[in-house]
Amino acid sequence: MHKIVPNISVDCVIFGFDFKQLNVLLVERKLVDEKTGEILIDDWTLAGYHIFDDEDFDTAAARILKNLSGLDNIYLEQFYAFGGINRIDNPKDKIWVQHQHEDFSERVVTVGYYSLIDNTSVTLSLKERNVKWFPVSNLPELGFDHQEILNKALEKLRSKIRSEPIGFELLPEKFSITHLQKLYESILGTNLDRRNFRKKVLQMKYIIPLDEKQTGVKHKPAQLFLFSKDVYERTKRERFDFTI
Amino acid sequence: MHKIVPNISVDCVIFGFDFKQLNVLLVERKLVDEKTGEILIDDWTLAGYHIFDDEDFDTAAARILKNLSGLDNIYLEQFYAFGGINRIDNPKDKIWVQHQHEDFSERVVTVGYYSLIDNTSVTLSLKERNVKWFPVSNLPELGFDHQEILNKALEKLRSKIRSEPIGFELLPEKFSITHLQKLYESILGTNLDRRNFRKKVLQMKYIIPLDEKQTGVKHKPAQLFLFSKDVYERTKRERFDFTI
DNA sequence: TTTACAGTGTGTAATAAATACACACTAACA
DNA sequence: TGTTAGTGTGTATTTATTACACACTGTAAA
Repeated sequence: MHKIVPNISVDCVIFGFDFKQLNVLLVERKLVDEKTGEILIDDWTLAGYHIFDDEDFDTAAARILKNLSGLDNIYLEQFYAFGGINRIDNPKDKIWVQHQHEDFSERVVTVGYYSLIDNTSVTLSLKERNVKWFPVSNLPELGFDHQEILNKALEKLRSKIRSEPIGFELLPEKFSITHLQKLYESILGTNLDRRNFRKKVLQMKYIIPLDEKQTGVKHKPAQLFLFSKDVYERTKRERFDFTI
Repeated sequence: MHKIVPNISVDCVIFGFDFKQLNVLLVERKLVDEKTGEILIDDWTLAGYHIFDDEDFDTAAARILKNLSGLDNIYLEQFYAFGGINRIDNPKDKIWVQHQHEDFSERVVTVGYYSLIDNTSVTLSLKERNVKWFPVSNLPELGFDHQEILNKALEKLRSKIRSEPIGFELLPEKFSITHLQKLYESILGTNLDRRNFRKKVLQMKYIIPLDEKQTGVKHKPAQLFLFSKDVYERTKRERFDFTI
């Protein structure tokens, strides 16, 4: 059986995109006093858990993601480790940890991962805990230091997406240029010119036009495209700049 | 007294620049069998140590750096955490850990920091261990997984220096444009055109020309410049791109 | 005092990329 | 058949990037 490493955990910032905004998947942390019925805690946290003694960080992150979403083979990127000595000093956090029958005398450090998934194609396998997507622009109260972790994840994602083609992980396999543009706009928090964006994107050889159009929309359907990781890998040596 | 956290450490990749190449500070790991005189281990490692239970990662990294170099207030950036389950599985590593009277039954995870210092102005406070600068292009054999850690540090440094003005941390306060160019060339592994580099750099308002020249050189002395973090912070909102 | 040396400092033309901007088209639906 | 919502397209201007060669200056050695 796996043995838990008591002072090391992994937390996953799970980003999703629904063609409108960037979202984060959060887990509800609710605790009601059994006698009085008083609500002791009611807030949200990132998905996270201790690592096992026989797994490395990447494996732990993949496990946590799989447990929550049922998904395998998802883009995961380690972005920062958090080791503040007062990480769980908040009274609510102490109550929660105690209730989980865990030891909070020792500081727990956590390694942060963000993952990118297309949240239009995911049905959450809700288990005993309540799990929900929230737009990053409108988050609920977060437990532990998870707001700080989320902020850092966003910062790193913003920086990474400017120089590497990871945005496609948030889109379905076939997407329109407008989808891609919306994605960049919501991650970077900017507005981009549609014609200039198209011009830039269409000269990237690894964004491959399909003979296929959107369906189910009540307006002129857009042409669909594919991202070819393969072509990207082959051509990136020549020159790469994803600055937008 | 500080209590050591047995399964968590911090390793520092200390980069320095001597106007010619990028260097890394390494610590010799030498162990001789007292009876036979046989050399059991003779290689090099990064500077690293366990964290204490009352310090966070940043503090631990600063402490390690201070112990080794005597320097305070040095640029330090956390770049990655390493948690492979076989991190110290190599026989040499086991012998070493055992000799240090530490426990190697448990996996030790480490948080990597890189620091940037001007190695022309540092005299190393050699203590009981041998400490030496090595050019990154010509490294000795490294213990543990420190080659992997160093590679990652370099990769992150290369990426970061393209978008943030951290290179100045590796130069003395007053530097010439050629120094700056050599620095970029040795970190990025490229050759840059001197005239174009000057043109680009001189239009950055936060690189401030001084009424001062190099001394002690046997050729025409170059004009010296200053990096103003202040001006940079004030103007970066307007536009920033350090791509070279 | 002259010369060799090593590295500094400078300009321009050509190409490529970024920006700003407006209108006609198409499918779906009422 | 008209309305709606979003698609698809081109050009001129400005800005950045690239490629490239020669005269100058201070030091040191002859």
